[in-house]
Amino acid sequence: MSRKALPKGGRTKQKRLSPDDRRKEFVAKATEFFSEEGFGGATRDLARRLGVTQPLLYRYFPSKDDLIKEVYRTVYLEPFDTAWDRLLADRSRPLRSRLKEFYSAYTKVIFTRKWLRIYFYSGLKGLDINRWYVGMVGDTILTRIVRECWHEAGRPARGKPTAAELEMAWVFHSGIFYYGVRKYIYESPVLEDKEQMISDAVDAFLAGFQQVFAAAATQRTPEKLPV
Amino acid sequence: MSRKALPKGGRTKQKRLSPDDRRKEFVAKATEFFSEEGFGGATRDLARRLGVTQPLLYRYFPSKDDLIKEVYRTVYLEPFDTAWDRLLADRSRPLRSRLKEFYSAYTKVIFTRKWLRIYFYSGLKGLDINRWYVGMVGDTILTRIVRECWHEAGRPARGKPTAAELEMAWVFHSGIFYYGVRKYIYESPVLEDKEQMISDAVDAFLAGFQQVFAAAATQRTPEKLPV
DNA sequence: GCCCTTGTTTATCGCTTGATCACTAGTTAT
DNA sequence: ATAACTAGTGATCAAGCGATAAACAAGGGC
Repeated sequence: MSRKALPKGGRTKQKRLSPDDRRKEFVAKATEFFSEEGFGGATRDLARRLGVTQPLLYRYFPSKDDLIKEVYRTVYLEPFDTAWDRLLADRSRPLRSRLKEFYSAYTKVIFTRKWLRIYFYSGLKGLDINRWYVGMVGDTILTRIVRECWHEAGRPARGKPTAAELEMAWVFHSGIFYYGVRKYIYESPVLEDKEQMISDAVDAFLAGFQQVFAAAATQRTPEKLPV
Repeated sequence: MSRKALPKGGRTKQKRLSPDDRRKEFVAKATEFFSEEGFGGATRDLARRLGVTQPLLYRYFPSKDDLIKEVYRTVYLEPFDTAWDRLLADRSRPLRSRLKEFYSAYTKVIFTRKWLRIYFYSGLKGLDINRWYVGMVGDTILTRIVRECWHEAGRPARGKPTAAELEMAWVFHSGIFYYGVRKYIYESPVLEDKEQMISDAVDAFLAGFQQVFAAAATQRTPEKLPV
């Protein structure tokens, strides 16, 4: 695919973008479109939104499904930031502070109507990419968080978190995640101050995690805590 | 292909139900159907699943949308149990125990593939019924939980929970809720023992809530806790 | 100027959809 | 039996869908 060099002159007219950029433009608009209409949205409507005719889409994408696949790619892969794991693992700072900063950044990326809706549409479609995403969150972010909790509690780093520990991190993570769902999908009133929500959730999680796992020390029998 | 009438003798077949029952049967199967296919599912496919022809649906429901509305009704209204609020408010038992029992019962109802999928399909469609449901959870269940937390902490019952308190209950509630989403929508591996997940989540919530609100006593400035 | 390549539209095909109507089969009442 | 009523079907319509092919428009290099 030879990308043609852009014309030298200051072309302010947006006509005739490079094929690659035009394609990207299509995918970007398609993401917006499908996030509103669902993947059942008609290609004709999408084309109208793009200001072109419907058959043109088929010059850039072999089929509607291929277009949708590219939409997934840009939604799921693009925003993912590898710096996040470094942030969470940076033991020169207190874990509480790391967690707050991480969730502040993470939610800045995924708390958009577009992202969340695409996420659920693909989830309901039963796509592998969704399971992949969930697995990835568990294996990287949450595993890291549990590990840092161990370290904070002065316990030696074992291999992998137990299922119960990971589940607790999931409950915490999901609680924050669902704030975005309530706000951007249900458009239901939420605490306006997102940062405070995160701050409170992190504080509660750290206290709760310690209560449930650290306090009960090395071994823990279910229902051991005071009823 | 006309189906020949079966011989009358030994008719165990359930043909000719009462019109009302037949209608209910249709709605029940339609709920299953739409929960899998989404509301874009074709009426012909639904009819095939019912073992009847497609035009027959229109004898029972004026339009597809009307059928869908009835599906909502049975999904959202039927399972709701008013005894839940009494359970949460029963101060003869420790709050910890009440919460665990409530979430055990609540999740027993909504943690099904059918319920959760219909819930999200309607949520993405932007239906009022979904906002109503979210509002109802906040106004009854979560408000009640916060109030009981006050009482448990020995604080006088004020009027309505603050937005921050309610938000914290939401994060807790959503964390549990999302366990079901991960399990039944994403079909991703979760902690097998649901009761332990609930137990841990409740323990963590109670510890966390106290930490964030009770410990900080009457007034609380954001970011006051040790960073 | 010309041609060749690429971007875009017009027209259309084949199929599926929700919905309607005229008709048949099955049950009940007389 | 037979009339009357209702449950259910077959055929079909108009609209909308994804996709294709052929015609048309617009550069860019020579």
